[in-house]
Amino acid sequence: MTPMERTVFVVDDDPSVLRGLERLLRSAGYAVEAHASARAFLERAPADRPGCVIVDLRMPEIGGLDLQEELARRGFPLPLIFLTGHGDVPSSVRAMKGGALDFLSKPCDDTDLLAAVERALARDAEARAARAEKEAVRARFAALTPREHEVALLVAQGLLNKQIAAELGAAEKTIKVHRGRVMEKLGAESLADLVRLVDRIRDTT
Amino acid sequence: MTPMERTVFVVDDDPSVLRGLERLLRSAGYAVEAHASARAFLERAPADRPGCVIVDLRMPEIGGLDLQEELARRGFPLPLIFLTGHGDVPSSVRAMKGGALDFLSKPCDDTDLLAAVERALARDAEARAARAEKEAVRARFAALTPREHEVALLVAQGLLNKQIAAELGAAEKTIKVHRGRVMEKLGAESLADLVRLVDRIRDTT
DNA sequence: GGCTCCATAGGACTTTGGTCCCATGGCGGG
DNA sequence: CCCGCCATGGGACCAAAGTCCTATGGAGCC
Repeated sequence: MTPMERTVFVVDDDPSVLRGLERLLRSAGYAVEAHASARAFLERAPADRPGCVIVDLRMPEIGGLDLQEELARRGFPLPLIFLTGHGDVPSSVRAMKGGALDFLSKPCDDTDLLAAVERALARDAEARAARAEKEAVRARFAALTPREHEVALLVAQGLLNKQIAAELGAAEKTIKVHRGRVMEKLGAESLADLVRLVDRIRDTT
Repeated sequence: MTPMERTVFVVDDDPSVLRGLERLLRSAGYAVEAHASARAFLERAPADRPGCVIVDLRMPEIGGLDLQEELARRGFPLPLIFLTGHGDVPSSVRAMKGGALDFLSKPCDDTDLLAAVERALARDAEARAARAEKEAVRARFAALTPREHEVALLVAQGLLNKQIAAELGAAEKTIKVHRGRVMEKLGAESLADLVRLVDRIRDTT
């Protein structure tokens, strides 16, 4: 939530490009973390700092597209901006299909690059907010006991207490107790709230 | 809802390409509608038939990207597949950013094209189903009287009947009547149902 | 062996929600 | 001018949900 410094990760095997980008980005006020290879980047797992990644398409060993795939596999959330000297159409299409934010060709206008970075950071902030929100809901659900969890789901399905009782083989009274605790623990003030909370974790899980 | 025949619209200024594509697609079992220019395609507004569009990038007057923009402006929903002989990276990126489903280069493998068409049709079917669902909900809401509509929103916000009554300056009894009719007209069997229905129109509007 | 947490549940109410029947008054159309 | 729809609401209930207080029995923990 605190606006922890936004970091632009740069991955390029060409040292001069790397330094140039770093200089440009720093002078634009961003924190920069430069890596000379995808492997180096992957190893220093960028934890979960807010930011984005600028990645070269062609690199020895692990190329930009491979990196993109690997990051997707790991559930790594930062937006990717591809930057390449000899980009071809199929690569750019593959990158964009893979969710890349942009695909720029070197040499590229500093303004374009910085604009892309801003868009990427904005997208990251959005995605981050959405994730945080879902995580908060998830945390509240974690406070439920197994039974309460079951009851929460059935309540959100619109079942009556007596139906839930039948379903779970318990007395209606017991369901009322669980239900009351569910509302309390989830901080739901109304059934409408509960339904929305339940739906929100279901979408994510 | 009925699987009205899915149509592949082809827009290309090169007659031989146009004929070739038409033949290929027909032999693959698709209904095809070929147009020699973006303008021709736009004029015979393809109503709302299910399908997808294959469009050439470079065409005189209105190019593929222009067409994409115009279609977006009109809220035209079919997925676009770009097909081009001399595609460049910036164009492909722009197309993909604009929501294109794919961007293929001529000459391209028939298999690749047909696969892209299948994906496009699948995406269209999905989007179509989502739209139909939302439209159905919207239609049910249209059956509500103004007062019922207000009540529906407030109920979905989790307000008690008495709170709604205060809000609207009516007796609780009256709210109960409206509320009952709302549930009936919307076909909601429980408050949970109602909340979900209301949320669904709110997302769309 | 207490302690806490969980699940269970009864008793005794109160508050809400929902349903029937009935009634009034305005408004727009035939 | 009468009919239908809309909004309004009273009376009488019934059903469902929520709230206190109380209590039991098992599981896991220090």
